[in-house]
Amino acid sequence: MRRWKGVRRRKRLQHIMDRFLSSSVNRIDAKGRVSVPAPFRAVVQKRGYCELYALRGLDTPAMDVGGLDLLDRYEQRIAQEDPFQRTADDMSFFCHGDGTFLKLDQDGRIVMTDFIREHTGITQEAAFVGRGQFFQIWEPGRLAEHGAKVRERLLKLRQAATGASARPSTGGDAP
Amino acid sequence: MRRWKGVRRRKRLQHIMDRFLSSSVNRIDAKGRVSVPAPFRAVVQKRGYCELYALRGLDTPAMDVGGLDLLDRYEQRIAQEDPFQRTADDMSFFCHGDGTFLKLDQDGRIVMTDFIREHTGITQEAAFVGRGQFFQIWEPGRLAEHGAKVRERLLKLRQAATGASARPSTGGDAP
DNA sequence: TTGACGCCCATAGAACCCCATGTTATCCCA
DNA sequence: TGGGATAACATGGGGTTCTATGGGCGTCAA
Repeated sequence: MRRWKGVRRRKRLQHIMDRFLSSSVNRIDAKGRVSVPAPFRAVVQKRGYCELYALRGLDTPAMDVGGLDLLDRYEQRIAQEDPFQRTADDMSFFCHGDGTFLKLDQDGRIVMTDFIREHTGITQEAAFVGRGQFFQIWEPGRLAEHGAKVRERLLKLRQAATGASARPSTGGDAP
Repeated sequence: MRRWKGVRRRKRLQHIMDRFLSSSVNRIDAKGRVSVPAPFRAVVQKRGYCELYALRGLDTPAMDVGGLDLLDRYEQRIAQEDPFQRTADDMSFFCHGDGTFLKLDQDGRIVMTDFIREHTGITQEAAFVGRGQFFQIWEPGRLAEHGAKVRERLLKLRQAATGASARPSTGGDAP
């Protein structure tokens, strides 16, 4: 891929291009580079991000990636705290110390630095997961693991709700 | 690195270079020198700091490094303490008496003095941690330890806030 | 002297730019 | 409607620049 071609096509698809959706796994090459999925790049471009801000997940071995507004939001949040209390310090330590900028090269790739690998466990492949306003980068195996847990939690939640409202079936098969 | 090359490149990236962000570990050589990470040097240059001021962290085994505005920040912090208590005086002594200037050599390195080593426990490697308006220097092991504690506190904070309403989001899952 | 510190140089590896290729998805026209 | 032309994509690699890091040599002061 070269130099953001395909704008014409994307124009037509804009209505579905303003959120990060779906997921895919890409290979990391010998130089440590990996392509950001084209649909994600389209969102990035549409939102006008020239740089990406990536943050180590607080309780997951994943990177949360978004635009600079993501960082702005954190900083605004910190500004609400008493700057000399520990909480403000903790928050800054987290969003500044555990955050980094990702630069997209001309081919739409980013480099998997040690900073990212250490936290995610990524080695050869990277899974990109759309999360609406942002997206995540996972080590594929850990993503699967995490996905299973999430499903389980949701299932339990639904079962609890179903039982409470005495409704036998919202339908296991029904979408 | 020699003589602040790469200015041309940095020009293009300036818009994202106004904060100290991310973290990395560098080796200390036989002469006690260690490279300040290039992105940090770019910020230093952009902010026009001709000299760096390093203070011992008040409650961490780390050095806080920044421009003179960092000193203002410390003084505000101290001003919050009751001047009749020992604390304020101790703090003042601590940061004024124990602060030091760091000189960047032509290659962008600083010297890890005993002054720094004593407070941080640094021996062979130094971890640089961006904190937005300033950055910190840690002994890598202690940094990891401290990072774990911070994450734990933030996680608790988030869990406390979750369910209440739209959360301020210190969280990994919902920026 | 000796050791701390300034200045300079050298180099391996990382990061970045540009181009190439195989594969798949899409489009257009017969 | 089928099949070839076309576009887009993920991936690979070459070459250049930048960075971290090691070391040499003078100066200045204890």
